[in-house]
Amino acid sequence: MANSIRDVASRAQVAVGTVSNFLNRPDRVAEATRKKIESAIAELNFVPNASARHLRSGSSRTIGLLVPDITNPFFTEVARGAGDTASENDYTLLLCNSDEDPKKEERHLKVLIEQRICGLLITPSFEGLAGVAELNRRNIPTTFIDRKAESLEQSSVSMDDFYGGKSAVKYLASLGHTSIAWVNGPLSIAQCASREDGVMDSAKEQNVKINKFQVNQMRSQNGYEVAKNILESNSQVTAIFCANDLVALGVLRALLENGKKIPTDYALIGYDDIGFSASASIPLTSIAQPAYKLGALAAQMIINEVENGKKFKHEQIVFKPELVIRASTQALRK
Amino acid sequence: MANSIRDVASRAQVAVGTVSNFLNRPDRVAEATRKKIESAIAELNFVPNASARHLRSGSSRTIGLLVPDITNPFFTEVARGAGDTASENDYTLLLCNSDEDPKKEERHLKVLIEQRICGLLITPSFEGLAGVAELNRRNIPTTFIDRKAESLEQSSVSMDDFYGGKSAVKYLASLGHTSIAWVNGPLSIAQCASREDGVMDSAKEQNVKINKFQVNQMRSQNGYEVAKNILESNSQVTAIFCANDLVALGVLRALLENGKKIPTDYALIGYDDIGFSASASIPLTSIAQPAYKLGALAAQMIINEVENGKKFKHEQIVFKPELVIRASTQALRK
DNA sequence: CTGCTTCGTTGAACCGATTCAGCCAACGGT
DNA sequence: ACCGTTGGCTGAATCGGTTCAACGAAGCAG
Repeated sequence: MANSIRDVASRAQVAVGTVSNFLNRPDRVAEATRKKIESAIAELNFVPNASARHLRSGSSRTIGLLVPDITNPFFTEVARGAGDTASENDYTLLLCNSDEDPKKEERHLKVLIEQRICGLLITPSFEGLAGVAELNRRNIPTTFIDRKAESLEQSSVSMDDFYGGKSAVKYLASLGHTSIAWVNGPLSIAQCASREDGVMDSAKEQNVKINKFQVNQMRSQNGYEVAKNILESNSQVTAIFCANDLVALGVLRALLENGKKIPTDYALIGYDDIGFSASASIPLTSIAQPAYKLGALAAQMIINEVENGKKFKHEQIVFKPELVIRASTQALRK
Repeated sequence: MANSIRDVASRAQVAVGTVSNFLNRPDRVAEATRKKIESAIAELNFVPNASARHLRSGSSRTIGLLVPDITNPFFTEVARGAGDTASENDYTLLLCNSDEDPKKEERHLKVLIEQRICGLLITPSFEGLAGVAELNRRNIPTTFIDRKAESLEQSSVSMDDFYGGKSAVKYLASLGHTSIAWVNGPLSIAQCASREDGVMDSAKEQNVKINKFQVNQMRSQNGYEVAKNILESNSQVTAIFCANDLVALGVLRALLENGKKIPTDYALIGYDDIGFSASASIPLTSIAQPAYKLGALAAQMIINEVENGKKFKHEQIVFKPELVIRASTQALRK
């Protein structure tokens, strides 16, 4: 049942080395031999054993992808992009979800080391993971996704969060809004901190007032809860900008329940432009991040690094997010 | 850098077999020896090589999970459940997404065979996949998720779709609705067909009229488009039941845009109870499926099968879905 | 005809674990 | 004192590929 390369060799009347050549460098083997081996493989239903291959060759052709929350559509898109690119290049993607739990994250990293992955893609949710340091020590290339690498020795594919925060506020200001509620996640998350910097920077430039609110987790339920605070704050707020779409959707629901009209009573902007935002009851204006592209490019970069070794130049690629205007925002009517 | 069991053995002054025993059957090795090996491992930063282990032992401790659409929250929950259970039992989950594309599906199956997975979890989206037959020929245990196995030789963890369809209609009837729009996906999908059977069965029982509508794909956009047909059909319809939540959310958006009130003008029910349904602008009544549990149980079953071999009894487990009532439905006011 | 490449092929050594027959105390029963 | 058992340890063989030095045959230049 489980046929080996030796079975193929004896059936095709050639040496094992020739079968191996057929598998890996078909151009090296003569036409006639090729045919014999092909039919032997077909008759025996032979499929090479990846473990054996990896063991001897040293390189595993397996890329690890470690994300903090697989239920977030942003990351499933990243995973799709990385997976497709890996497949196209005959790599295997090992997708791990840490559920934002440092323990799970470390455990997954250990497994990935055991699997001898040739490269890692990661959106680190915590500073200084022991596992990541371990990867470095073992010279396993690591690329950050959605988080800029501090070191030039490391690649990353990330978004310009400062720009994203800035452009949302700028856009709202252009609509005439002068008092904006800014609902952010924990500042310990690098992305949140940068977006806030962008928000404040633009606010100063545009002479707009910012009311800060915060959620502990960036989930819909948290947005729903914080909306009450916004309503009760009794301020002049006419626009709300949320640090991600899930939170914005929660806010949206709370506002509608309280009889508010969107976008007339409040303009609302989210961040990420996940699929559900376009088909929300009030389609959401959002700061779009090309998640699929992020994943695909990161995978491509790590593959290049794996295949070109030392020659490879590390890059820190930063995309600019894009404002997508939908029904949840409109010009302020006085 | 890449240390082997032999390095550990020589550093700890023991034989390689002893180190192997330490790793796999710690009880077989004496206290003193254990300590020597432990410190040698720590000093060398040794992590065993999974490929070598799998090659020799024959069993890979890797489970494949092949889903048709990773962007569907239902499947991410399944994946989370399966992944957690796999981790807890020291198995590795290899998650593959076929994007409902038979070619990708076959390609992934080939990779999974190369990896010599010890078991496969799959939600087959097509009949008679060559790859699945291949798995059988190789005696790799396969468990269906969300799809009942026809053969008693195979395990499955699925949902009672007939019951789900039936209970939605029954519930609507109990609210006083007598004319219901039923928006289904392609009948070639087994789940859709069963739900429709349940719907029709209950309709007969409750003496309710069903207007059938259909979408080609079960995505939000398709629901949005079909809603127009419902509105134009000019029927007595007072309730709408959709074959999944994504479609229902699309319908919801279209109705609201047309000035309809939910649940007063129309009662609306979805299927799956994905997270977004609870925080939709009108929280959606839905037929809940325990996706996480499905994945977790399926993983547990395949692990049992892998570990107990022939002794293992195949089971076809069928869960009953559960009606979750939210704001999108209410009793009909005449 | 000789010497030199090139092309295609060969098969033994090797990757890093597990497995298992076999060995050596130490211990206990008679 | 002798034998059987048990617990702990040893190390060579093995899994299924890849790698590579070596080799024979064919082609070709001088």
